[in-house]
Amino acid sequence: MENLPQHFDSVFTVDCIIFGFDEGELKILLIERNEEPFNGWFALPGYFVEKTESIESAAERILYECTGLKGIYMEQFYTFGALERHPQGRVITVAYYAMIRLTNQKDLKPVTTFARQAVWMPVKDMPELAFDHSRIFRKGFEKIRNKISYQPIAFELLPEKFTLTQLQHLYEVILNKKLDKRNFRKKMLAYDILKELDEKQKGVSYRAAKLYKFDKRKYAKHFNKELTFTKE
Amino acid sequence: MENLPQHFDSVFTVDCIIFGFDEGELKILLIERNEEPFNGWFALPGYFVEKTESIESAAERILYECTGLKGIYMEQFYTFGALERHPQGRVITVAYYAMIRLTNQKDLKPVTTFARQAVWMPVKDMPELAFDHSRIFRKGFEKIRNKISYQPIAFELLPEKFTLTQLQHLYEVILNKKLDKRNFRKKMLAYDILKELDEKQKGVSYRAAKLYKFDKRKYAKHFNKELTFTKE
DNA sequence: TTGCTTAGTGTAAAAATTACACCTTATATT
DNA sequence: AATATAAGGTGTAATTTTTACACTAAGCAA
Repeated sequence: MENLPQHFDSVFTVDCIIFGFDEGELKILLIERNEEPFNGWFALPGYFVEKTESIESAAERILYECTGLKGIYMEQFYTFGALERHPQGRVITVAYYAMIRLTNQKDLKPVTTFARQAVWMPVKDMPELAFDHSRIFRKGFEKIRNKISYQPIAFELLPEKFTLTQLQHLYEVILNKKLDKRNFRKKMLAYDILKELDEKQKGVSYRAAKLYKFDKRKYAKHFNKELTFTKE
Repeated sequence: MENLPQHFDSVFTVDCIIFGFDEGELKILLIERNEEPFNGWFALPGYFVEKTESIESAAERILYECTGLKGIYMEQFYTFGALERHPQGRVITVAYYAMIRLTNQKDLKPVTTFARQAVWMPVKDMPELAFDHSRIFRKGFEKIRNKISYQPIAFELLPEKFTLTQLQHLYEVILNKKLDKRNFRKKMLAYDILKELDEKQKGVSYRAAKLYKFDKRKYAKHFNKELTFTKE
């Protein structure tokens, strides 16, 4: 049997959009590039995929190298391959996104030289990014905004225990619109995927709200899925 | 400025799921392979992407080479890159789908040697396909089934003029369930994207039904989109 | 005690979805 | 011409889902 035709080989990469929610703001992870082209520009965490790894594991490895974050499950959403997206030739990139809980993951340490640093950037302050990463980001953001309207996937962004008001704020930030408090609660509780705890919010100077937890088992029942982020 | 790091190069391909609707059946285009591996097996139309073309244009070119069909707009839906999907090494494939009108496109002539022939295969008779193409097909089919439930995208499959019953049959075949005639019509007409013609079905041995046309302009208004298949 | 701030709650109207059955019309058959 | 056949075409009531909307309760701070 012949070998694969090597002359077709193309350069390809993965790029990751990692969402976080902190201080009431939606943020994403960016790296400051330390390589030409676009040296010094902000970019999505991403790099070249090796020949010997699957795309998924490449995404996980590269995210770790860029930021020090480990074991983040990401969902693929689109593959970009326009001729002009890289100044030195056609580079195909497979884009992933994930939502993560920021608690204890705020300190980012790149384990590589191609990223000078990694930062949490509020979505509302996003600068122009290297390559076509701004476009990739817009497409990914649209995707989760769309997805969240028919599937409650946002729990990954909150601390383990959260109040309904926190959850509502998160939705409002992602959907970019105000929601009605009573209707939001009614709907959310109707999903029956939250577990009400015997515990209250602490350290607030007003009436403390009940805390809730996301209940994976109930979620799986309702949506016929194991996890918030679905495997292929 | 340095060049792109060539040692990362990967082999990659596109594969296409082309849906057609004929004789009340949903069909897809398959080719019979004329190359190792999987010589003689059925496979999705697909081949290697050149270094100098975008993925989209590669998809269009390759579909033409496999089948003789030209100018089909396809929508990308997923990229597969598991290590074991090709026996000779990691091959990444970007998968696309499209729905096309079968009228006058039933004769397929491959313009290449890697496909022995192209055929319209009823979805219900699908054989096991080469590589992981069966899995790719299942994922693509699920995608359109899902999409059609919230966006009327199936008109591309019908002849230009069609009856509501034909449209309903198509929906039933894709969704794999019976629909209520009155409710289906009510909903379809409520979308306000069909144009009722002053013309009736011909050559039937029973009462002829009114013919309708898909109205692109109205569709664009309602869904804020130019076409049935959406550009990125 | 009072004031401040957020928590928490219900109901009515409107809209969308579902369930359901019969008469009409064109053709083919006798 | 009459009849049989087969699909076309239509409306309404019940149910469910979604929306709009405002006040009292609780906890903390001064």
